[in-house]
Amino acid sequence: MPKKQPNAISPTRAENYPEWYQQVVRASDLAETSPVRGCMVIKPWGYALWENIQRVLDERFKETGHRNAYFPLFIPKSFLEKEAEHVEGFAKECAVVTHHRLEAGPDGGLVPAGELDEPLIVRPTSETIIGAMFSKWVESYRDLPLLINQWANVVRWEMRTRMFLRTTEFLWQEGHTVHASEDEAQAETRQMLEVYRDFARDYMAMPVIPGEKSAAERFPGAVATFSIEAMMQDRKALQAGTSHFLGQNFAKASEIKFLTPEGTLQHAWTTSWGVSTRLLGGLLMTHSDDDGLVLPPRLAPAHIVIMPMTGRAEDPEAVLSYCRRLRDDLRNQQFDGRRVEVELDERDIRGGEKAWQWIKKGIPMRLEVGPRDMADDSVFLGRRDRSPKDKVSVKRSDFVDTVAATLSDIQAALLARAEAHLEKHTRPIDSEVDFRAFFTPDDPEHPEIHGGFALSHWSGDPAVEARIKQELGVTIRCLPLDEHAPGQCPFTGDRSPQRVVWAKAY
RNA sequence: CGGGGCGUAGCGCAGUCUGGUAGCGCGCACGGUUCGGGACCGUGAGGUCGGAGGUUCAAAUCCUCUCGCCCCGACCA
Repeated sequence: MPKKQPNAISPTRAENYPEWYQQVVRASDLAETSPVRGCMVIKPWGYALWENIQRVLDERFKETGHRNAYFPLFIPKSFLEKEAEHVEGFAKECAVVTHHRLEAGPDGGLVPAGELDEPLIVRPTSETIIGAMFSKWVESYRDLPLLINQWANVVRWEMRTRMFLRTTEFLWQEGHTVHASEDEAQAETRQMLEVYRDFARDYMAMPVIPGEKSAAERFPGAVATFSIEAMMQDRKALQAGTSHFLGQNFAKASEIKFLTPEGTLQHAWTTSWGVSTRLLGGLLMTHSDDDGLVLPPRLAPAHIVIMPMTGRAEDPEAVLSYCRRLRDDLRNQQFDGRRVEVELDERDIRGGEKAWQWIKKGIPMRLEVGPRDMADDSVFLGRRDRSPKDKVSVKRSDFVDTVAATLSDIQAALLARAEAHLEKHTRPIDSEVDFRAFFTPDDPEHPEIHGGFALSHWSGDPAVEARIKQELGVTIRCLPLDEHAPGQCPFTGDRSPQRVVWAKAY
């Protein structure tokens, strides 16, 4: 390993984006691969990040009237078969439990015994099992709306997996609601999409485009699927959250019926919506740089690390106690409604090595505190949204007084940078020639980062969508909610109701 | 399932073609010198070479079978 690298992560984003991603996951200590195919281990730093996401979203769900519950991991196969499109959509990626016991086999190993009468599916999503329960819980219009959320793990047996972005098992929340009217269910679907949009922007500092999915990208069994789409630094789209209007499809499949005030028996209207640990992958690819992870302060597991510089100090203990008092004073400050979280890193390793570890982990602020600073009653501050070399001396009292403001400033800077990136690489395109050029790299052998979001008209013809996907690997990410101007489809010349977002996607 | 590649120390790899005592870098432990930007020197611990069978005086290396993983494709709300 060279003595000095220009940056902490190799390769850089420009050199090899997918490999850079893997290296950041590793260097930041968020997660690592496990002995189980396609499944990852989320390490404490990554899990703390997920816990912060959970905490904030859970508050939003409760504010909007939802309550948490928990449903079984296993779903009887027959349940999944109830909704035709749903089966079609998920069957190929289901893990199936067929036995309930192991016995010693002829070769000394264990072999499955005790075959189940009916196989159990490990939930890929819970519409059917939750629907079965909801059918018992809903009898009258007085039972509605029913607003439930669960935090859980799900399993989807994907062919190819990528840390956080597509793993066999992942953590998520799934909201499931039942309503007495179509309008109310539609409103719920849109409300939760808004919750996700606001969360992504205000907490993750990740700007997103909310919109409806085309029929080809719709959730199996849904009447309408909405999503928030974010642009990663390689300009590919990441679907960061979905909200589905299920119409009466699942209510009919699960017999969720209620008596109206007029005494008639009606099928209810349902919704479901979710975000997953995929958000961590989105967070990483939105902000991180060639030195590793960059965390927005509102979600960072810790805001500040204090690194005592005791190496050449005449009185190391004095430096340490100065640092401990600083830590305590900082912890008495509030940021974003919670205590400022401080790590005091007293490990006996070299300062440079220590600093780089924290840079790679993405902590928003680093404080180096040694005898010089102590004598001057100041701290030496580095911010993760700036260059590792860009460090300044700040009076201790000023730093403590303004720590919350500084964290807000970092949060805002990250959002501004991400918004600028999204804006820069989103453009209206009105001809097929321009469209193809936009999505074609200069060097096809070693494609450079190119393209982005193309805002083009589309008549609604699924054949066009399929052809473009086939030819360019580009798909319609969503029909943005704020696009209304009609125009002409650049592929067919047909009339188009609105511009849609085209992009290569994760 | 089709095409390609790889399994050797915790991680990353060389050694395999041409059989002959198991190697390197990082990491780890200890000692010393260091320490405000990724330290250096020395010493040391750590390996059934994915597994089974075969050829041979001798197999990480050759042969047969097998297991697993990765990449490309198909697939993917």
